[in-house]
Amino acid sequence: MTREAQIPSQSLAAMELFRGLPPSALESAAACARVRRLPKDMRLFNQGDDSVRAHAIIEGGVRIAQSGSDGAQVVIRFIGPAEMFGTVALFTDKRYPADAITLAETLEASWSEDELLGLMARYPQIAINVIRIIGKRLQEVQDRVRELATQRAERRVAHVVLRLARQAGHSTVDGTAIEFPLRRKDLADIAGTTLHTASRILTGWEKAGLLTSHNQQLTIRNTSELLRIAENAAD
Amino acid sequence: MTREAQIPSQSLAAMELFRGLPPSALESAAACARVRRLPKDMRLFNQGDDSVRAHAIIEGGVRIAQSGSDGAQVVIRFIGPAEMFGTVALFTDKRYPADAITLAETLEASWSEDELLGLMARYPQIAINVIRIIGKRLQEVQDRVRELATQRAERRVAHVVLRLARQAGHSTVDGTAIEFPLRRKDLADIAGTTLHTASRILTGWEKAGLLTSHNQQLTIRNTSELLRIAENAAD
DNA sequence: CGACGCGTTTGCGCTGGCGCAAACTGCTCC
DNA sequence: GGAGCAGTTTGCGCCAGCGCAAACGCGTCG
Repeated sequence: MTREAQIPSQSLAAMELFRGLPPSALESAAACARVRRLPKDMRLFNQGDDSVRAHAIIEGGVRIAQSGSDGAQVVIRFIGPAEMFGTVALFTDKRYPADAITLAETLEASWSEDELLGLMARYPQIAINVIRIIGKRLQEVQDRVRELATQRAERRVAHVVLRLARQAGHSTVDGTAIEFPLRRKDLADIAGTTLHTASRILTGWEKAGLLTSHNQQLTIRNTSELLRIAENAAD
Repeated sequence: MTREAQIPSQSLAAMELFRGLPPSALESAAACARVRRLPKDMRLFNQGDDSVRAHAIIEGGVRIAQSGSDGAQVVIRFIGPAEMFGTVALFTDKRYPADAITLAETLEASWSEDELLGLMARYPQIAINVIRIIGKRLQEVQDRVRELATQRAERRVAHVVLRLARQAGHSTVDGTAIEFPLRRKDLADIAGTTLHTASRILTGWEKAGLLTSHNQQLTIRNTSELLRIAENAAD
């Protein structure tokens, strides 16, 4: 496990974190990146850990989950290819605010604090990119707050499914398939409901032909109807 | 109204946005700031507006609220003295993601996009500060997501009240008073419940002597008991 | 191939708190 | 000082969805 891999300089170009940078910058970043191939279900870090590196996904994905002082847990988000994560901690209290666990076999790159700050000093655009990425996530999380506060469980689950499809969807003959394995529990934790309610809702949709679900593999067959459920203000 | 005011160079020093900067930087920032004194209940900007400046509060406060495509509304946060807001939009789609309305008479400073970017170019620490501030808010919003998803209304309201006390609390003989006027509706919108439920809970606490509430002015008398309500995992 | 275990489905009862509606309080402005 | 209004309190009925519990696939491993 966690064996080192070769540096994929140009796969960094796809990442929003390095957008707008000259090739030389990408090479510098690639040169000091630590790249690892990780097995499924591996914990990259735990909430409260204080080592802190900046991470990014090249292939595969991770689940970012947060738990409170009581045991309660929510999934903050899923990170897919070309997305960064764990970076905010560098600038606040140097402690990861959540757990990160691989959803499948994953290729991950990471940088130490010194390396990232060095890169940012040489290429200030990276700092701007971080602000943009974090800002976008802030808005997304705020949208989730509004949804949790004002919408019914079914609408929230619809939003979650559509958001995941947009983020990690993959077109197939049957419809839009979501790349990584998704348990009902994950869906529930991200939509802010219980495993049971999520299961009932999904089963309902499956019977109505809106989507299929087999072996933690979701495929959306009728996006527009799901959209209607997600957006319909009535009910 | 909205008359110009004198530049308060050293009041910028208290702001996290300008932390770690040399006095010359503060003077530059003060020099290009637009400072205005605003009446109560004035809208600084609306969700979707695309002018976009970076704002900060010197005295007073604003309520940042977001509404969805349906009419539903939540209060994102209250901004008090020395806090910045509306800055993220500069780096994303140049549109304010929410409304901002003054809670009381307020002294506000703001910078145009060019001015802020210019300051950031000369003093990169400002960019780092922005990342730290936004990162902290991201964590706070994520905490709210967890609370909304897993906790009962009473615990959430307790958290909100304590958070506000920490953010804008002011010690008096009677206890900790919250500076700006707080309607039950605001409390409800921030805690993700209804005006009615929030009212019932507050009235209950007032009867139990945990706090007093008069004329939208909250004073906390028994912080530790509120903390117990907020943290107690049971129930 | 049978047993174990993880994830899922489904039934049933209970309740927190939402929705509606009406009365009340205390400023503010004429 | 009294009319009007913004904000608040309170009663009552109802239902979404949580909690508990049990059964059911389906893949995995000895």
